[in-house]
Amino acid sequence: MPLRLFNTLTNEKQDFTPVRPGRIGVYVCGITVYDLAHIGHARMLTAFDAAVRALRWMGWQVNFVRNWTDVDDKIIRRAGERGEDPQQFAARYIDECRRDMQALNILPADVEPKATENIPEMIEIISKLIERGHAYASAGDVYFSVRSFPDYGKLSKRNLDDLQSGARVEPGEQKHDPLDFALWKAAKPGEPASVTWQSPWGPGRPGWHIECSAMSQKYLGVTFDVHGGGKDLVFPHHENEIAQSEAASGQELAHYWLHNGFVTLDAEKMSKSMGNFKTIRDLLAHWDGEALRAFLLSTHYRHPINFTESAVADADRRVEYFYETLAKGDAYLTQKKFTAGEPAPVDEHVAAFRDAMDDDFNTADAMARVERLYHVLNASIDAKAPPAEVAALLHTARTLSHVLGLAPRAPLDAIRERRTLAAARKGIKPADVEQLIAERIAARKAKDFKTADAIRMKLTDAGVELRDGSQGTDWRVLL
RNA sequence: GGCACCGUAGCCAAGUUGGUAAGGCAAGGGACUGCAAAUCCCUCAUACCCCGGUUCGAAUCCGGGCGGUGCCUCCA
Repeated sequence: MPLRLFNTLTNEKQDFTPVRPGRIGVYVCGITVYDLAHIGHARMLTAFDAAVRALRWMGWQVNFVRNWTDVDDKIIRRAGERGEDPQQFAARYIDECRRDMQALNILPADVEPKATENIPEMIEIISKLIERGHAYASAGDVYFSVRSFPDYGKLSKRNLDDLQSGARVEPGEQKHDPLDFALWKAAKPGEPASVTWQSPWGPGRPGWHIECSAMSQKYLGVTFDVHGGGKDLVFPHHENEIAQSEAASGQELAHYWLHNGFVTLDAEKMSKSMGNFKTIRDLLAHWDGEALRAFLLSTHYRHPINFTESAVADADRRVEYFYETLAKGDAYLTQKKFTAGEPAPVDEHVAAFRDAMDDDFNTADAMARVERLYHVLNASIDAKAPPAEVAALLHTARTLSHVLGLAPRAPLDAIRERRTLAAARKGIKPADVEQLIAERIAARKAKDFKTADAIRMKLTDAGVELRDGSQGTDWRVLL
């Protein structure tokens, strides 16, 4: 089955045809760094991280660009409120965001350009737009002339007359037409020198949209394959990007436009004005990063996903199940002294997984198929299947999990770390648990099952679950 | 008002270039266990918001409703 992508431009799923055979250029609009990243950012990052991992695994040579927007009105204002330099302020939040990304197992992009490092490229495009009659300078600002670009609205399916009524002119703007948008903003009195650049139109800084046009062209070429971002960027950001880039070059900007849906809370979009947004950092205080990742992948990227405690708890159980099964498989092979090299993956499961990912990166379906593989693996171990067979299933399970960015850790380490963190969150002291387990083992040896069961009950009430096995008694923290 | 998206079992969620409803959680039964847990096996939607239409055949296409969400202003 060929790779198929749902394209916002055409509003349908299409077979993917690359600009250059075997290669895919992907540009994703990254984060404007003026605060800690929230779960909505996490979804965008996770969705495209999974997509890129899948493309590479399928054999495509991917060039993945994800930018940082580090100059913007909000950055300047927030930094000003704290008496901090905007550039340093932005840099700090990039670092914070990278910490969150690590917890979610998001790989770095091949190129992570910053807007502030690509100002000359932006000036070049703006100059070209002025030359071609698509833009005009006005009192130190430069605006894109929307009505000069006949295709305007093709991505967001809007026509200019509908937009006209909603368009606004901010105080101080010098637009010829309310629909026009800023390519370059003149420096205002009191703005720090670190966010002011010289230009043919005087000192100032870029408008929001032009950065992506400049950076995508610089790293991926005039026309590239896939452009992604959150659904809320369709209009006006991506519409404006298309207008600028295509008016300047006369070529199509990107062939496929992919947009991820929102994360909702109580079935409503998170927004700062409603005070119902959750930062990744907040959530990591309560949940394992991998559980959050699994939760975010459990719904197709294009659909809305509703954040609930029970949904994340479900995802956490899946992660636990993956690691438990991998650990069980490893133990089985060790016990059987199986030492052959890396086995071939099991085609049937690989094909099922690939079909799901080929279908517009259907991670929800892909996860279901991986989970089925884990069931088969578990069952084969329980049935004491030949080690070579178990090894092949185990290897396949690992490989496919890794494509989703799940189960990257050594299973026993992960299980221990997850338990330690879960215990800390619940205020459970491992030493106390171990002490009670020792007492219970003594009681069981003495056949004093009444005492043993009382200890089990006590621990259950404290949120600890016991597992008696041939190797002794292990424990887990209940969710 | 304009433009999009969504509505599948108690809950979450695949399936929408038509062909007879994945998976998970929960629930019930069983194996295993001193009892449990974990794991495995089995059961669990004559049915896909409603009403029409096209078709041999529709959750999937078309028309009309109803309900929900988003964008149209900075936003992943």
